Amino acid sequence: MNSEVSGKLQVRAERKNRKRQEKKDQIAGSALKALQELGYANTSLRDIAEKSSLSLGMLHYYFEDRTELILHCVSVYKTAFTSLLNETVNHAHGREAVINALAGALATTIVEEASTHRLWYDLRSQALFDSAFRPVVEEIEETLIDILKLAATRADKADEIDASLGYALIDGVFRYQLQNQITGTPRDQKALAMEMRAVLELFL
Amino acid sequence: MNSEVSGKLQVRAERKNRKRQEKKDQIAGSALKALQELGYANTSLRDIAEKSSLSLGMLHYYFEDRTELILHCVSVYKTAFTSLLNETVNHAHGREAVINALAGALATTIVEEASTHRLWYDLRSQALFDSAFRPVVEEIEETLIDILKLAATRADKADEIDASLGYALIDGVFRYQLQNQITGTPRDQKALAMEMRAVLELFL
DNA sequence: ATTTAATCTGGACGATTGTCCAATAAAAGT
DNA sequence: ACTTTTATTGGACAATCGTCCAGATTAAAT
Repeated sequence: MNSEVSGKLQVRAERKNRKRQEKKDQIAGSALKALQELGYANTSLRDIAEKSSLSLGMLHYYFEDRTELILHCVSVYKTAFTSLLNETVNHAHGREAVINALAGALATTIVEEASTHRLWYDLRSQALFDSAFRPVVEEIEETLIDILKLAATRADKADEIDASLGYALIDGVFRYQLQNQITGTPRDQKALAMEMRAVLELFL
Repeated sequence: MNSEVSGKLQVRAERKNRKRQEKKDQIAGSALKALQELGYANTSLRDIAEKSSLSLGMLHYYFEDRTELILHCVSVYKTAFTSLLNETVNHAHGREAVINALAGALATTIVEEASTHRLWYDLRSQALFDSAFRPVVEEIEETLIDILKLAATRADKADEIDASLGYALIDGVFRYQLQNQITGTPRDQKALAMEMRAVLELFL
């Protein structure tokens, strides 16, 4: 009986935590929109509260401080982006298909979610100064490197590849494309995909 | 005689401007040190003033506002870095030498001037949000692309290269190396140079 | 030597920041 | 129905921010 009671309490506590966690995710999702627009340096908690129709106190109720909130935002970004890439790679068979699918997905996300990615680059730069951001940045990059390894496997690549180096190269091009998309002359998805395909063929 | 007088005045005004310009450069050089440590988002004018032993009013006397000061800092960075690379490339003859010299110089500057470069990446990310930073970022990247073209020429590269794409790839690796140097396990100059050499051989 | 201009100081200013809390409303548990 | 816990509000708070300026100091010009 004692175990039944403690079991009830446990279930209750878990449900409470899950609810709270979902609310945190939802808030982070809203906050993401404000951060995407203004960037890390110029987004205050009031900006986030306004653009999310939340009170300032709410943010503090769910998040210890500004840093924790922003870190949670990065996690939300990570989940969405890496699972997109993972599915893309997992649904392609053979070298040609993997390269095309990956290049296509990267090009599409540049066109459609440009301002989400620019926030990623902003926060990744922050991590160079603030160690609080480093674990989450490292985790995301490790996941991306793993995806690249997976891509190599599914592309029937025989010998091992230097996935870290590959990530660095691809990221360089991805970022440059993103920058041109935002600050320069935007190109259509097809052109971006073609360029990315050429880069991917160096590795896969 | 009238022209003599106006000539004198002109000389005087020019000397004044030159002096002021030199002072601005000197201040920007000091400010660079503060910015390198704390990053764009977390460096206040007071931080800069303290670390440079300057009064707050001085900064305002020479620079309209915070943005102008920081932009001037980027210019100082640009001059130093691009002229280093330019000389490096210009003193090398033939493909092997150009690749070795460039890879070596990039690796050395990562080891020795890591925190200067991380500020560059910080401000370049800022440019994705704040258009005030875009012209100077664009100018620097154009210069770097030109240096890559020059390197191709001096490496006796027959056919034209896509220097923009090459820049993106090299930058990706350079940034990744820098990040590992700062937030991960630092490597020695030789290891960095070797990796960079492999990347450069893809293009030159 | 005197006037004019440039340089520099130290601090004031209003605005904005992150953080926190007392009070209220809503939900959950009994 | 009542109590307890959770959620939410709106604003207070001290700290910090960029900007600006009156006045002192120094250099330049006459």
